Amino acid sequence: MANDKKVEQITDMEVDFAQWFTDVCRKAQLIDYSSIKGVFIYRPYGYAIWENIQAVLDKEFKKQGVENVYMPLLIPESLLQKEKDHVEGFAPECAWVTMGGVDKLEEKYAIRPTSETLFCEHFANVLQSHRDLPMKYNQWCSVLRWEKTSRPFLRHREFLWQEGHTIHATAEEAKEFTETMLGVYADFCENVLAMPVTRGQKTEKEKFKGAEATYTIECMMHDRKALQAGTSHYFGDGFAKAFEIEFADKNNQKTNPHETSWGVSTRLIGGIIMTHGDNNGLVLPPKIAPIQAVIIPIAAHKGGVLESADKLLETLTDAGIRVKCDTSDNSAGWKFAEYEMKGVPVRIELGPRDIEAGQCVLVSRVTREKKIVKLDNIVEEINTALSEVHTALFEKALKNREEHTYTATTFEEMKEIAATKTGFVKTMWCGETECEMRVKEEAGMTSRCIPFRQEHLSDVCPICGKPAKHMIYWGVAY
RNA sequence: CGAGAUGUGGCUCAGCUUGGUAGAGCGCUGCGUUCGGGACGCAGAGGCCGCAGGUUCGAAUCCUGUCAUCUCGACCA
Repeated sequence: MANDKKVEQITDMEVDFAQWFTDVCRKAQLIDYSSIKGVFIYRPYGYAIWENIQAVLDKEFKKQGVENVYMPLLIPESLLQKEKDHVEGFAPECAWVTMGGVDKLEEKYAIRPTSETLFCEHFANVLQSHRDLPMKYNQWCSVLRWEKTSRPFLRHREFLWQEGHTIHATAEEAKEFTETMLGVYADFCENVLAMPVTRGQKTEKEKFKGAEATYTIECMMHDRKALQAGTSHYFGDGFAKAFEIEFADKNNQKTNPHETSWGVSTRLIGGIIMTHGDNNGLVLPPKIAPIQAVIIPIAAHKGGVLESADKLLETLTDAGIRVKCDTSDNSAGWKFAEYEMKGVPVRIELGPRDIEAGQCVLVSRVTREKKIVKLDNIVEEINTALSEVHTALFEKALKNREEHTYTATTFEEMKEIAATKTGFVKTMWCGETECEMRVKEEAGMTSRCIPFRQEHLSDVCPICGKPAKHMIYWGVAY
């Protein structure tokens, strides 16, 4: 009974995972399509998730001494072109503003695909002395990239994100900060979103255009495909030189600072959906769920039920729990299914029998088991239930990742695994892009990252047989 | 950007082959009865048939183009 499918509108994930994902996005009212391809409408419930993500992350950034700023939407073509690798990476997918009113512009402006160039120009203008360093800036904004294919949350043309940009006096400090921010993302994913991450470095082939090093957190989705959930880049002084960012060091010598940038986007929401969701719909990690608990009054027409529900709503709200009471005249069963589809972590049923007994019924979105609890210590009960949901989600996701991470020591083995299974495949690697290309062509996998936590699997690269430099993760990515 | 599929009330779809007054179920609105896993009755509202051309006396239906969605590739957070 407890495992029966209750929401008929949603395609089973085993039948068609992509369709399941689209169904959840729409039926849970997270997103709607606009009239332009790849440009989506974040509906209130979907946007509320983003607001909660923002609230937590913003606080973490500020703990690291980061200040928020806002940069322009438009980038002059000449500015975008100052750093060679960067423009090669982004120019092909820029949208351009060419008209100002009815007049053609002298120079066209790109709608920002990312704002490194704007930050660099600004840093060059405001930086003078080593005493000004470090500068740690972040902006919450949207960016535009003219993607050829699009999917809700996973690949938008316009998407919401934050981009942090910092400059430091030394390479060491910048490198350290790059890693610090990756750690902030990793901890956020695991402790707030209940998504286990693999931390590591991107290969030369996969790194950000213009960066010296790109660090990443990689997550495994329920369908065992990989999702890059966040990146942190170390730029060295390449951008600083290209944009002539200089400061007077302690010896009054002109010096280029070292730079970082780091970002996460609304793609995280796609990750949440595909990591935790099930055939009844969305399952939201409690810490960012817009509604953490929903009260369903049973037989609301009977005396005292609505009053008791109101009182419970007040108690929980006062305790800082995001709670909603659904007093609509839909049937109780309808409401159960509705809030399960919307991924509300905990449901509270409150009917005449409960009120008489001074209790209510708690139902976890994960186990869907009913538990009778006393109303006296309801706040504690709800907080416990929420924390249990978080733990259960994390454990489930971790188990999925562990059960679908494979080890290979020969290229034949890699190809065999890739042909029969989906998941992470860890192997040794010589470090050559050529071998990466062969894996792509012959096994259909791309490198996900060189994990910080290295293991020694063998001495040689299974692709070319040359001495191995690192252990690396491969997978099929979103 | 290449290959394929699909666009008909809010949703799921029928109607198209063989051109002739736009349909169903769900949802929505009102009233009443219900209420511990998607309740029921009665009454009602709602459709430039994605968009633009063309063929025709007449187009949801045939033709061309275009836009969007989905799937698979290539590209990318």
